[in-house]
Amino acid sequence: MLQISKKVEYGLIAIRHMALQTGGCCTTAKEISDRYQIPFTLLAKVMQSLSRSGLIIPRQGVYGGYILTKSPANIKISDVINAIERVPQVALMQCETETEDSCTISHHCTIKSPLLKIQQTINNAFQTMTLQEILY
Amino acid sequence: MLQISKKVEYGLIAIRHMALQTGGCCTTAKEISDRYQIPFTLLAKVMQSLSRSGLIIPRQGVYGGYILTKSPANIKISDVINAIERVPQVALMQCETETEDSCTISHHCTIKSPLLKIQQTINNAFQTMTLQEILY
DNA sequence: TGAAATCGGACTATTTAAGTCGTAGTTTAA
DNA sequence: TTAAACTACGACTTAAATAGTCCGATTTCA
Repeated sequence: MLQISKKVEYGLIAIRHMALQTGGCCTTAKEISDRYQIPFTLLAKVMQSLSRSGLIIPRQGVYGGYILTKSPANIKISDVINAIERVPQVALMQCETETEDSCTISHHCTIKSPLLKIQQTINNAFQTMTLQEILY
Repeated sequence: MLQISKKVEYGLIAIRHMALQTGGCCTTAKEISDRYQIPFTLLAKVMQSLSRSGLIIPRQGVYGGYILTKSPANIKISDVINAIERVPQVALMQCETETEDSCTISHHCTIKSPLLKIQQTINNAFQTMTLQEILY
């Protein structure tokens, strides 16, 4: 529990790698998977997620790859998480991800709102920290 | 991801419930499971975990139940989490829970230590917040 | 045209979470 | 002393999420 998934981990590694690239146009998924020993097909999926969210731009064909669209300082950790994870927001309590009446104990559960404080703290941490901070 | 598990949720509810009890000696698992519609057998397991960690004391037999050993202000959220979850500390990166050489990318992985900052923030949130804060 | 790249969906396997079941042990009151 | 009302504990099942694979298609460029 409370662990970052492999996909997010791979995504962070990939974007960090791209941010450190100086010359050249594109970074390929293969390049990253080789460098960090990440399963290629899985990384490819992650890259697709990052593309869909606009963090990177894909370029197909020979000499293709991916291009980082922002500077590391402008990419929040939460951007990467949200691009990859299925649950859009960083939800701490499961209640938060469901409709009110789908929670069978919603009328009993009295710990929701207080725990939101913790969630807020975590959300804040991910939204405050940028890729810049994990470069070196 | 980054969600508190049902077990921890149930544990928090249970301890909070006990803290709010004024009279009487013991609170039974059945009482709590009825009140909050929590599966009894599962809650019983959670209570056992809480017992083993010393947060509550079990009392068997008729009129048995559990007794809270500390005041809510002296119970940290992390106490409850650690009592219930298998991973002792709130680990953010999976690397942290494994030995160095079991991580196949440890010599490539360069994002570990920076992300520890986030983990520290989360740890801190759970260690700072007490049960007192979720009573009302 | 062919090699090298992404794209996307379906698929499988593994792991974790959630919940159940059965049996044993303890205490107390009638 | 026996039945009721509890906890204790491990094995088990089920459900869901994660991790990873596979394949056919598309794009690009030499």
